[in-house]
Amino acid sequence: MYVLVDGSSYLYRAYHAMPPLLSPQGQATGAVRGVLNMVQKLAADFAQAQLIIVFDAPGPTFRDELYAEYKAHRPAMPEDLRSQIAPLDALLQAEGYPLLRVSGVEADDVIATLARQAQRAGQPVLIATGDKDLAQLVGDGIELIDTMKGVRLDAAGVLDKFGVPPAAIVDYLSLVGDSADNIPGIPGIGPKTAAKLLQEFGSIEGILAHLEALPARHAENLRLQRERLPLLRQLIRVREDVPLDSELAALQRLPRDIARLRELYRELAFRGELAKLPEVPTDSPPHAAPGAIEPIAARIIPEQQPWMDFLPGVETEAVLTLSLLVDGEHPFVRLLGVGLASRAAAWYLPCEQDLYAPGWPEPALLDLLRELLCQPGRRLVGVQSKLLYQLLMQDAPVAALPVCVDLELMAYSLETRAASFEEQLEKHWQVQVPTLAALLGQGRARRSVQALTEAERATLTTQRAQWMQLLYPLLQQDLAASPQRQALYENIDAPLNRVLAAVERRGVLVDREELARQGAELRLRMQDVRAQAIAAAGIDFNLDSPKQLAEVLYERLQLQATTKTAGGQRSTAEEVLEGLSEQHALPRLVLEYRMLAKLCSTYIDKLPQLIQGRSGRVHTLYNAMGTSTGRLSSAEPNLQNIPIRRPEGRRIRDAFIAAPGHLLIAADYSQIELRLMAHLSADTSLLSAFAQHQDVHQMTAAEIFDCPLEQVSADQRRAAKAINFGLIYGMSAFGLARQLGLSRHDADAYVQRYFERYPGVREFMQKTRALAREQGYVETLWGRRIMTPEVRSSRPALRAAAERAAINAPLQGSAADIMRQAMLNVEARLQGVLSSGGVVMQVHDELIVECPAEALNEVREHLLAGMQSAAQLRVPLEVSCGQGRSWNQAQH
DNA sequence: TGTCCCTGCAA
DNA sequence: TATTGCAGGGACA
Repeated sequence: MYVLVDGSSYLYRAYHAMPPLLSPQGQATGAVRGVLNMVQKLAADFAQAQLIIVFDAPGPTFRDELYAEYKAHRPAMPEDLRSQIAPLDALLQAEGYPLLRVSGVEADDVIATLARQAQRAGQPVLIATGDKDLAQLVGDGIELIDTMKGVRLDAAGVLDKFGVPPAAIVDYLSLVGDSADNIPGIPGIGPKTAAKLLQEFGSIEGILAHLEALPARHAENLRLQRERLPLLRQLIRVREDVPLDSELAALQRLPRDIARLRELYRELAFRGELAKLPEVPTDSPPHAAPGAIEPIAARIIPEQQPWMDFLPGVETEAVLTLSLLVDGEHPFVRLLGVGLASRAAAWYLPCEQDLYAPGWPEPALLDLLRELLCQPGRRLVGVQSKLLYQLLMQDAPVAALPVCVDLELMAYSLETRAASFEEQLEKHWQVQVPTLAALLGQGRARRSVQALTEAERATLTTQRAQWMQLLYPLLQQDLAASPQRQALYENIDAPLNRVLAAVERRGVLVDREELARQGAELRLRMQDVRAQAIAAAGIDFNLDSPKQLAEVLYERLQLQATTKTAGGQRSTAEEVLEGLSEQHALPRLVLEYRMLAKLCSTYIDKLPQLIQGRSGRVHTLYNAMGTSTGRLSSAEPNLQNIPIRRPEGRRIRDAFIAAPGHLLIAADYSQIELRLMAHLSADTSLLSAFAQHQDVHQMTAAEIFDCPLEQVSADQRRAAKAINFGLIYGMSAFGLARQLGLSRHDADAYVQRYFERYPGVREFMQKTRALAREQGYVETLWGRRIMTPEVRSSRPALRAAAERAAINAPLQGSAADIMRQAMLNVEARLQGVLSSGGVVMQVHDELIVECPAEALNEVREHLLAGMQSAAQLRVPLEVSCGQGRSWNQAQH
């Protein structure tokens, strides 16, 4: 993607918009600062794009030759603006941006030429300008953006703003004229009339052909001026064929010249910018493509203590990067070595350490890492910081550990998109860093980690650590340019990773015998149901195979298929079988069989295998970078999808228990996403429903069905609940109809009725859609950014899906932010209060805490307070909770 | 062995 | 033609 900046238009606007700032030497700097801010914002907002800045060249242009009066009335450039051009040029060049000026034409013409080149190359273009003339280029991948107003214009936006499509903009401006450029249009025809005429007749030619249909004064003026129209068009139409010295592809951003920037920022007295410059001007600035690092030979430190003696000079290094070499499948992970690097040196520390070992047989490594970490001013930088914490902490409290820098987490806080260390190097420098997987090979030739020589281990880990030395400053810069994301990383995401390390390490106690009992019972029942199903089918087949089942249902039994799957197969999904169960006994039996099989294979058989022998507990993995909204995800096992809806499934929660003498407390936010809908939309009715502590679904039903609250029937409440949930997902009336089994017509009526009663909600949804389209992202309450590139797709289905996700993201994501904050609050509050236990599970809007029975009341207070105080909304944030020996009991 | 498809569990 | 996830088994290369 290209971002083409109309530097001249911004220069003028900045000059007028900014206060008249002066440097200590008396140099005016307001316009410089204004343009710089705007350019940096664009560079940050479109980090992936190539940014090119174009200025007007001094001297006359072809327009002056065409029309002597062109810009004739414009006063000469004020001296205190003219004097800012040279420093601005120098600054932008030192920042590395490509700058263009072509004499004889204006910036607009250069931009148009570049835009068409990019378009032919299939690249999207964003033109940053304050002028309206370039609206004529919009369409097919070209859009305008006005950074000062924060507005983005695509073809529909142009039509919306001017009343004519981009193709008619030249005619439109020809009729209207441009007083800024001293181009008089047709007298008596302003924007309104011009748009109306062009809508009706398409073009100036069309209008001229129908002069008799126009009001007399318009027709008269057009007749008098018709000779001038070709000239007007020539002046207004931008040239798209300006000869340029450089190829578009050659206009790349160069590395920042730190030394020169330091000089310039000092001269201009831009102290904030000065402070943000990297401390030491490096020879290979981060944006330069390093191509390959010069590997520093790793010193392999013998496995003996004290290791610190082997790391000369390490105490003066502010940034130490570190790469772990681990072996084994979760949760049986062992640490085999640590690669360390500073800018100038690299070390490898061999070791052998189980993650869940009861003690720490190698105090030397632990002590070393702690010592390295704890030196004041020291930053320990790496990836997989959660694992590092776990190795370091053993059973020490969270607060005893300093926060490490995690390069992958930084990237996630910036974009809410997981970007592995490897992907980031590839993205920034097109380099492929050696990985453990690559070193081991795959398939039959795959070696075990144990088979690697010590030299291989050392090279692998230290090379990675050296690349981290390069990546870190780059991510720091990106975060510094994005203060809200920086705050998110530093205040929420980074410290939370430390908490997650503790929660994972703590694990949760699972009752093996309870699961065994349930398993035996369910398996008997499953055999019985299977036999009945085979009998009903009249043929033996694999009940687990959707393909075979479809054949039996639709061919052998001749039931009528209603739906097909995405892959074109005849569906045997639950919903379909439910429908078929009236025609035949088999579908009902298959449903029951499937329920039992699911419970056995996914939960009852799987959970015991994941109990760690040493702790006797299940240590799930919480991934804080696994979703596009900021939620956590959980794996091995996924503890966030333990059944609850049906009694057979719910019993599995009987197997999640507290240690002897302990209890579980489960606390969940009530309706948090709907509350956020109320907060973000500020809809009066929704706000008041929550303010009155009403049953919000019942209240919605009363509104939609226009009846008193107490007369709402169960069915009406169910329908209202479906609508409320549907709203959170950006649902259509069609989707609602399907969900509730209604006709499309009735569902339409419900939705319409809903929006009549909750107009603020409709407005919120429309605003969110528009915002996603304009910005390319939406934000949560606390500024987490979710990118939504596909809302601009030309494929309607893709676009609609992206719009639904864009509506859902601020709600789901803000709830996730609140939960993250809550976990930090709760962990901090329980620190010191608890002798054992703590948070053991998180299920999106629910926290489960294990605590000694005698501490129950105190812990419950802290848990509720920590959750409730995580955010201040326009509605109360309610938390409900229960407790018991098992998760099932604790669930109220 | 790896990958895709279909299915189904949760908030 | 409802959002976000994880995971099992079958089918096939």
